[in-house]
Amino acid sequence: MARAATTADTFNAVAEPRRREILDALAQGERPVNELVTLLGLAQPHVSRHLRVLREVGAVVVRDEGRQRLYRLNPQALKPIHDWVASYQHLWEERFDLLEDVLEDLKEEH
Amino acid sequence: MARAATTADTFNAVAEPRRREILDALAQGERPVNELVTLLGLAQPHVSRHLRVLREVGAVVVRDEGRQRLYRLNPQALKPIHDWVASYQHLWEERFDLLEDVLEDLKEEH
DNA sequence: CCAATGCATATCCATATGGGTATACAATCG
DNA sequence: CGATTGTATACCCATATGGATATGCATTGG
Repeated sequence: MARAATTADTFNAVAEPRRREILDALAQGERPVNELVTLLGLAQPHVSRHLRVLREVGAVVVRDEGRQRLYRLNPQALKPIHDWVASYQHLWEERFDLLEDVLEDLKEEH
Repeated sequence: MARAATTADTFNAVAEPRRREILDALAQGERPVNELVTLLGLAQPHVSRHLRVLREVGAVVVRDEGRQRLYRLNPQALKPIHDWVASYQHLWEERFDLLEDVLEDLKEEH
């Protein structure tokens, strides 16, 4: 078995830096493919394929507008990732918690 | 060029579900490889290799204890992921913000 | 109606993957 | 010291990748 498909889930889709760039660009608002091509400095077919991956995991949605295709971000798709990392957040912030505890103890001693 | 190495960064390392399982297990505390093997139901060599990937991106640290190797989580490594998704959080929560605005407007009208 | 524009898809290629299995190495036990 | 336990590494394989490039298709403009 090879590595899981990039379209397997948002985690895989977003592991690719270019795709994160695309999402970052779309965070500003809806954009046609051509604009993303210019922004990323990638060949158009590549951008189209990255967009396809993002579409398949639901991270973006398309809308036809004449001969253009406008892509829009679907932020909800990122929520699972957020939920997962968020459960670790207290761990890397623990030091501050510990510091607070120490300060609390010091206060009580006086 | 093929897909980026899983050891390229934490995003890639964590795209693999088994590796997320490993991190989840380590969130409970330090564990020897064998324990992870049992927990994940994977072959030992696979677990060792997943651990290696996680080590290379700094998501875990090892400590030798006799003939065991105790792995420990390094939560800091997940911060970049958190920071990235967090910047999108307001977007999927926007609906609530909008709702609040509407409610605010209604209040002011009365 | 034909040309041009905007995208998507199809190939070709080198590469890294994750699973399977065998094996090497280190530490401990008797 | 030899056997056992706990891990890491070495291979073999099928698969999907991302980049490159060519091409197909639809919409619009002259």
